[in-house]
Formats: sequence, structure tokens, C-alpha cells
Amino acid sequence: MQKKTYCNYYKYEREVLMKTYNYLLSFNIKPSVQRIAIMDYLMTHRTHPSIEEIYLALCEDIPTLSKTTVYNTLKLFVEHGAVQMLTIDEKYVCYDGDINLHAHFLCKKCNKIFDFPAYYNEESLCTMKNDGYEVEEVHQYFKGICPSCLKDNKEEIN
Amino acid sequence: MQKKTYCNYYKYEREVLMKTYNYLLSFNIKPSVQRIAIMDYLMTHRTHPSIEEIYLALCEDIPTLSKTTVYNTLKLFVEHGAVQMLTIDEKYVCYDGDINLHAHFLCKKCNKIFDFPAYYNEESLCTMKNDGYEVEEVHQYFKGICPSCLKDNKEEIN
DNA sequence: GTGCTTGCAAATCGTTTGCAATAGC
DNA sequence: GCTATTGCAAACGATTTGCAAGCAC
Repeated sequence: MQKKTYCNYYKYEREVLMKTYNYLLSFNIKPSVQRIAIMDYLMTHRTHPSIEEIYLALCEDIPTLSKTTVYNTLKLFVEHGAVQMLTIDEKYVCYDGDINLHAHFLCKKCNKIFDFPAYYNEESLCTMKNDGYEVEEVHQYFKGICPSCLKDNKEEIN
Repeated sequence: MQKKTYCNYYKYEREVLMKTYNYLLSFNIKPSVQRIAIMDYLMTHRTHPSIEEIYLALCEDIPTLSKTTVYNTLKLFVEHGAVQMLTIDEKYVCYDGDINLHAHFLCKKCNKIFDFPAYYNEESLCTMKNDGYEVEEVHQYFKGICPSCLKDNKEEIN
């Protein structure tokens, strides 16, 4: 009989697991089964999930997972710059495994968040730096209605 | 003896009161003592206050003010486009009486929010519109350390 | 064994809700 | 008197905290 360890809960292929394992190490984050699972979820689900979503999705694979661990882990990831925290939705914080600069669009109807390239010029940044502000994060948030919801709206009216 | 009405609680000069009164009307918002007080607070305090701050500040003038009213009123203001809601801070929502497009900088140390001109180009917006997204709000958030906190940091080290 | 990680349960706190009291026409 | 606004108290829900158990070196 297999020894019952956390690792056995984790069913991903070794190769994928190792890739995420090393990714965490590159941010100076000590990997654990939970941390690998959470990071892997963020890498493979570019949906800007909330804590709740991540927790529910991973509960299946890691039955003992606690929400506290998801909170702690994401806090750690953000501190180490491996993940960015999005405050676009006023109700809850979302997380993005893509740390490259890009804009976000929140649909006010379906609450989904969409990625867009961030074409922004450096002027704001220069003004701040000249004024003595140390800028660590740049966020560009757009809010409105996504095409899918606009379509639904029209159908409802007809 | 003066009749005890809400209006008597309100000590602002008539002129200021009327200006805010009319400002609310211009957004199709029916003015009330509470609404005028809250809008006036936002106009005269460009500190991007939270609900709590507004509530505490106005309690003095309007002792019967309830936090629910502050919530309801700000929700109403945002719906009518008289005020913008900032989701820059993950802990709580802040409000800005200045509805013109500008960027915000949040100091991670003192949690103060600073205004900056928003030099942004239209490319992101065009991409979204071409893709069928209906953009209603544009937010530019920067996070880091403000000059005052940077100075404190250096002093602590020395 | 030691130190870090995890996870439960309780606490916290910003926000919302239900509903009765109040204001203002 | 009617309708909208206000305000209290309770509920809600996301997040944090304290602490004990578990894990890995």
C-alpha cells in the first residue's frame, strides 16, 4: 500500500510538476505540493481567479487543502513577485499568474476579466519619478460590458 | 426655540450649500442634507476618502448620520456619475469627487492616494472597442512608496 | 529535533439587507 | 397621506489571526 503523503494526492505529470517546481524556485519560493498546485492552476487558468475559485478547483485534488493556505500562498507569491494581485473588482481580490504588464477589462455584467495589451506611454511614470515617487506596480483597469453580454442584452430586448 | 430638523444640524454657509445642492441636481440627484454634506465633503477633501473616513468626519455635524446612509449615498452618486469609485486599495473602496480622468498613486506604506495626470494613449481603448467591448470606465493605478515615506525610511536606517 | 508549512476554528471588519421610523412635498 | 430617504440592528462574506498538528531536512 502506498504511503499516505500529501504528494500522492497530487496527480499531475512529473514533467509539469517539475516545471512549476523550478518556476517557484526561480522566485526564491520554497515549493510544496500546495504551492505547486496553486501556481500551476494560475499558469494553466488565465481567468484571473479569486481565492474561492482556486480553493474550490484544487479541493478535488488536494482534499485537505484549507482556504487559509490559499490565502497565505498567494500572499507569498505576490510578495515574491511571482503573481500579481488585481483589485479591479471591488468585491474580492483576483490573481494573475501573468506578471507582464498588460491591461485588464472587467465586464460589469458577467464579472469576467479580460486581458488586453497595455499601450501606455511613460509620461505618467516619469512625472511620478521626477516628483520622488517610487513606482513598484502599474495597473490599467477598464470596466464596461463585454461583447458576449452586449449580445445577450440585445437578445433580451428583442 | 429653533425647530429641530436635520437642516439645523448643518452648519455650512448657505452659499456653499446651494452650490453643492445645484451640483447634485445637475446629476439628477435629489438633494438632502446628508447628500449635500457627503458631496461637499468629497469636493473639499481631495483625499480619496473611504466610507469610514466620510462617516467619522460628518458624524460631528450630523449626529444622527448612519453608515448605511453613507453607503447608499455613495452608491447613488456613483450610479449617477457624480463620483468615481476607486478600487486601488484591496482593503476598502475609496471615493473621488473629481470625475475627470486622472491617474492614482497608492503609497503602500502610508496608504495615502495621490493624483497624477493620466497621460495615456488611445490604443488600448481602440483595441477594446474594435473587439466589441463597451468601455465605461478607465482607471490607472500606480502603487509604490511616496516621497514622504521614502524619506522616513532613510531616517530610520540612519 | 527544529523550523517552516499547513489547516482548523474563531475573530475581524467592510459591506449589505430588512425593515421600521422619519422627512418633506 | 404618500413616497422617498434615513438609520438601526442583524446578517453576510471576504479576509485575518491564533494556535496546534504535520511535514521535511
